[in-house]
Amino acid sequence: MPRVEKTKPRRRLDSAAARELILDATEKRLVVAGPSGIRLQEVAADAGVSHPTVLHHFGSRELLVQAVISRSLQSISGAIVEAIARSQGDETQAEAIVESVATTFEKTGHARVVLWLALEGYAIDGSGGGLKDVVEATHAMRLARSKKSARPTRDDTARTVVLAALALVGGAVIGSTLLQNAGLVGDARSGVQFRKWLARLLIAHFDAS
Amino acid sequence: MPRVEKTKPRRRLDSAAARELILDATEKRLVVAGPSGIRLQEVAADAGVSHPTVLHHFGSRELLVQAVISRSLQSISGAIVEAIARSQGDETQAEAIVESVATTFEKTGHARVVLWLALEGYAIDGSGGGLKDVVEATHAMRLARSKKSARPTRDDTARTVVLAALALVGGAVIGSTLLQNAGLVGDARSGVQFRKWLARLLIAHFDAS
DNA sequence: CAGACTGTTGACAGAGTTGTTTATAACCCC
DNA sequence: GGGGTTATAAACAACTCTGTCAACAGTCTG
Repeated sequence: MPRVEKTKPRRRLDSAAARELILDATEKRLVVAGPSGIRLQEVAADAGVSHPTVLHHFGSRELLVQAVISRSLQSISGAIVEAIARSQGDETQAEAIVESVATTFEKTGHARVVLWLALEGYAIDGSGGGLKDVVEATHAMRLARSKKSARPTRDDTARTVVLAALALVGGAVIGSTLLQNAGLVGDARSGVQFRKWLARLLIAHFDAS
Repeated sequence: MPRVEKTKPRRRLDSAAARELILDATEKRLVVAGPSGIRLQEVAADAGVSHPTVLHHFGSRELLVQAVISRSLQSISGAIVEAIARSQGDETQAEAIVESVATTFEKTGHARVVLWLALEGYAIDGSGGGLKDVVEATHAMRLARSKKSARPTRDDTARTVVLAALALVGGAVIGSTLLQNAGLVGDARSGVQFRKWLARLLIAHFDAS
């Protein structure tokens, strides 16, 4: 019986498509395990390639990590800016904005990414104005709505935005734990209620100034 | 020339002392690198022992991690409860409480630990009531101070405590990054100002109900 | 079709990590 | 002091991970 030489079929992608496949798989891993939890073999298996292929396209593990972090941060920036833009000028939609950002965080796991990067010491460059744009938009909205006598400072608005960001980013990671720990239920609905409450608190702060 | 047998001096600690030395070294590593970043050899070197000694006392790497996590969580719980107790009954000391907890987080790195545990999927049992005690104390304080007409719910107090916790825990890790990103300076003083502002916001919320 | 270019992969090397084995040294009790 | 107990560590084993190398296989151009 003559030996049948197995011809192993190989798919061949162009560089850009292969890189994207690999980056997608890497980002999945980044969300659940953080930068230090990224393994070349695991990423490669998930992307359907061998691990030397990953190294061929990205040079080294560290360069791959840098690439996926860079892409994720851009994605985060974009999502937030979009959420703000969708309800531009309507201050009463604070609840909607907060919920929208929270939902995006939930779906993409990007809040986890932000915290993981911070914990592991990676620089977080929002690739653009970052929160500054959010602060500007919020402050303009606020000035338009406030009474003449009141004179909210930009710093006050900035701190409010930072507080909202902390609540949303932190909430995405330890929100349910904290709510449960504080005697509230801690399920998904409880999170929604908390965010509604938060939005009203922020608006009340704006109105009280 | 007769061979001089080197007698290597060995210090010998009792089990409890050795465990504590090792746990201290492990906690240092836990704060900066998270549970998955703990390395037996590194911990052993820092504690001044060999890595089999660590295994002798704790059985396995995972049991060591469990032990240090358990100890850290107890310590966190204790620190917060203590900060609350120190200013019991005086609502106007909200600034002091917030700053005290923030300072403790800064010194011990325990806020980092909490987030890291959450990210890596470890259960966070406050070893006791957790935030529930804080909520109870805060709510009692609040009821005593509020007008009769106002009827703040316990849930509202709980959410306020959760918000403060999110701001403090998150702030310890990404606070300066966010402040800087929002157009504020982002140095240590800016953090203090933010927490003062936060304390006033929380009090204002209580007074407005 | 010939040949260059490049994406792809199996096999291997080297470093690092956890855990085991075995011998030694300190301490305690009789 | 003798003997048992236990803390300690050197040496080793097994495994995992990153990175290299050489060979293979699509794709495109002449």
